[in-house]
Amino acid sequence: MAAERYDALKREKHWQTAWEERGIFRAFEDDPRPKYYVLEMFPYPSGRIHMGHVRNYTMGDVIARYMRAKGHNVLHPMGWDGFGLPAENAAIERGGHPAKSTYDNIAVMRDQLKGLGLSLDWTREFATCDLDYYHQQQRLFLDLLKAGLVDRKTRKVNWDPIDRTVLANEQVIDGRGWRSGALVEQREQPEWVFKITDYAEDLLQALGGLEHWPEKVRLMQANWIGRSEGLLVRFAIEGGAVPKDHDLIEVFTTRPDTLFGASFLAIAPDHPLAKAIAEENLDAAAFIDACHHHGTSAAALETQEKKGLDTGLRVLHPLIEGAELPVFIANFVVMEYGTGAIFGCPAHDQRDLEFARAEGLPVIPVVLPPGEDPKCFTIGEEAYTGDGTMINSGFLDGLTVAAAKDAVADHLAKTKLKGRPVGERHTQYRLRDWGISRQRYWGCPIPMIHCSSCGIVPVPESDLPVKLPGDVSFDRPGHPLDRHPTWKHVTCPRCGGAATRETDTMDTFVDSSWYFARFCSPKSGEPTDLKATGYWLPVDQYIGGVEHAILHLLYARFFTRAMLKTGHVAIDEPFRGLFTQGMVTHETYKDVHGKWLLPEEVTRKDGRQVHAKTGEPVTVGAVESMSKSKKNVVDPESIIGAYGADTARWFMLSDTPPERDIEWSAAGAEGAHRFLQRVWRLVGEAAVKGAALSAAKPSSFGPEAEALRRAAHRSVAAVTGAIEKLRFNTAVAQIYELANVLSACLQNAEPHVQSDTAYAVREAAELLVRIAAPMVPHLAEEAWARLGHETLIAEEPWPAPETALFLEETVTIAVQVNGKRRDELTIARDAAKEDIEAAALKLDNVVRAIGGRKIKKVVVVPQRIVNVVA
RNA sequence: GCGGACGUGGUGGAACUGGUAGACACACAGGACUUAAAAUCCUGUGGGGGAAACCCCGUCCGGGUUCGAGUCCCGGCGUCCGCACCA
Repeated sequence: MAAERYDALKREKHWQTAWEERGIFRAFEDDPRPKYYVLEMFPYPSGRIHMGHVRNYTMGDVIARYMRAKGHNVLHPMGWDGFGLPAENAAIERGGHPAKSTYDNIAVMRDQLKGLGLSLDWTREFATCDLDYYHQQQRLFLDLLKAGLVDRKTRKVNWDPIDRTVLANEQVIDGRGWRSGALVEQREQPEWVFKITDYAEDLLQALGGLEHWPEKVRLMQANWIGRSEGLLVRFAIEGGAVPKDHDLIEVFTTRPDTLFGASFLAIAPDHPLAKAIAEENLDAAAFIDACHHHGTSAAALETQEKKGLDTGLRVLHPLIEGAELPVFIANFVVMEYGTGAIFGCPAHDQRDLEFARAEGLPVIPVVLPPGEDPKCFTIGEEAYTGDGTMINSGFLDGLTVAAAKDAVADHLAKTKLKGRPVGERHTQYRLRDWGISRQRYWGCPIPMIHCSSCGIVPVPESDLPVKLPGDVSFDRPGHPLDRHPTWKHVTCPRCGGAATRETDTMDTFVDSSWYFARFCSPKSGEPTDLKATGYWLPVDQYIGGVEHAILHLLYARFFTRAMLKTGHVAIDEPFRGLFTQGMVTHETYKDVHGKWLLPEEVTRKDGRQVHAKTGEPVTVGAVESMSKSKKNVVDPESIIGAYGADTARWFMLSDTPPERDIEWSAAGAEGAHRFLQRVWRLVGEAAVKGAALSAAKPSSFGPEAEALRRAAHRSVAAVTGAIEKLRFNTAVAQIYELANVLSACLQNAEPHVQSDTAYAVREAAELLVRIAAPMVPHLAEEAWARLGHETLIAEEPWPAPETALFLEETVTIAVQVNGKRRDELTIARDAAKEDIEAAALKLDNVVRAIGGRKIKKVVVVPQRIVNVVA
């Protein structure tokens, strides 16, 4: 049979046009079907799509197409995370304007995505850098401001004195600016923050309700929020030269039970008290300065020795009459957590112990581990952090750790210091407020105005949008908005006097914190349309990289709550279902000179990898995530150009579970393509050998036809279940199996025979095409047409398996002797236990294995197994 | 250090709530078709023994529960991920 090859390149374009002309992926709210919102994390317009996008968007598309076939009204939109640093850096390095490069990139990537045949509603497309989008975002900002969710806080930032700009942490390399190489200074700078900490408890608690999120992500978020319960303790400063306005030190502790073992207090170098001391005390000033100059990288902190400076101040021990504790400034105490001050109990905290040993401070054990003798228990190099019984602790002696915590809290709550309780129960969170200020041009301007007489005032809503000026230059250091000749100069909306605009723009995480809501009504004159969001939200299935497990998802959860509070949505959790897919990896290659090589520069010769041009040997390195620096990248466009989009899609879904990293290989891509060609041939054969489209279903089927039908319907059921669970790799395997069965059947079939087999062949081919359609939609359309249909498969309902076929009359079960499989038995599926047992014991292999021993017991699990214990 | 996940052939991976381990694919080998190649199709493929029937071993290692463990429990080892002087 002259089977022509399927010309993916030509036909894919054709079907994409057909879908577009029919507008079948457009979503409308007035639809009686149940809604389903599938969303993949939208891309940053970097210029070209990469394999990670292909994987992400293919998965989302399978779900979208499947749910559509299942009778849902599906919303599947796409847009662009348009603002951000790379576009601005490109403008600085190569000239041009971020807006131009961004929109150029979007145009290219839109075409590339369209080439993948994704079932997207492109009429809803927008970019976050569109004036309309950031206009609405400025309105949201003002509403959040009114609702008390915006604050101004002083933050330490990385300041590059040469580029005169603030650097992100990842732009600081070894303490120097990534571009200028200048030593980065820590600067305190007022910044705009969103008060995410107001929702710390809610964001933590609500994680429990996110059943369709990966446990891993919920855990990461919980750890990030970092709730811990403890006690706030106020120590009165008594001895030493006490600076003005500092007569007590507040400390947060989770171990109030160890208070009797305290031997010092330590405050952070950035603690206000430390600063006050430094003004008088040169040693303290020098010490603090040294702390600032020590690297803040994780590695530097890791190896840093615990050092402190005795301030000479003394505080009163709140529980021991007359006892005093020295106050140190210590390098291991951070200002960012708790109160920036601790009390040190060396016996039961490793850090405190190391510090105490270095400073020669007493180490008094107060918790006795179970089974230890209080008379000889001492602390060596390791602090004891476990549970036990209180000792050396006055009224706490004999209590458990938990009881002692309560006893101290109760006691100190009643003790007063300057009219306030000495101890207060307190819940501390690691989560900090979300700083959204960026000293950058290419972002959403923060709509505020600084007036010398009125202070900071919001831009009136009627004056919005605050539009980014187009005429800016990037050829000089500094902030383009700040040095623009006219842009920032305005009149104060309150007093009419001269004032200046806020030149900070918003963190791009703000842009991505509500885009999913904007997709519901992308053209609305309001940020959101309550009717539209009420219909579509929450997102039923959100898919993206695990690298966004914490920040993006936490910010979006917060922002949704903020939008609820300000009346812009009616829900608090934006994403009902979340799936985090793995990365795309590839082997790495180096040539004889140790230079990285692109996969396309490497070829196989005599079973070895060699350089395609020179023939020189190539070193094959580790399989790693695709990255430009290691050159182990494959451009999706080259794959689509060579094999078509369906091949790339099929590969991405095959073999590897979607949450794991997938290794791209040329051989695998060829394999995927071969299979699609095979499906095309099978369908061609089935169109000839199978029954006519109009053929009636025979009233009965012979064994061969019955077996094919059973296999086909089993595959339908299995693929349905697999897609529902997002286990695309097993869905693919099921489709392979059905193709194998159909293929074997076609070998024996005669052309144009109107028989039960012919009917089963057509049915199996059609089912094969229909269940493969969400994954390889173009090929499926082509095959559907080849089978004589005039409809679009994209508009066909999902097939329902005939489950009655699964109930075979006989079943085959394994027969074990002493737990080892010895034979198998085919028997009526409803056979009685006794009959199964009798039949099993007659099997030759079973008799031999028993070897004349006495049968102690026979376990019979009908339809599953027989185990003879002898 | 804390928290979590994982460990199955040469490779990616299947195996639902404990019930025939290795589905399906990749790779490899042999064969058919062909003047030849490509493409396609067929066969084989965890290790060992055997002509075969079949037997022994086998899911990181060591124990345990059970008629039966890749799956459950305890103890190790290894790999990966997240967080980290968090008081």
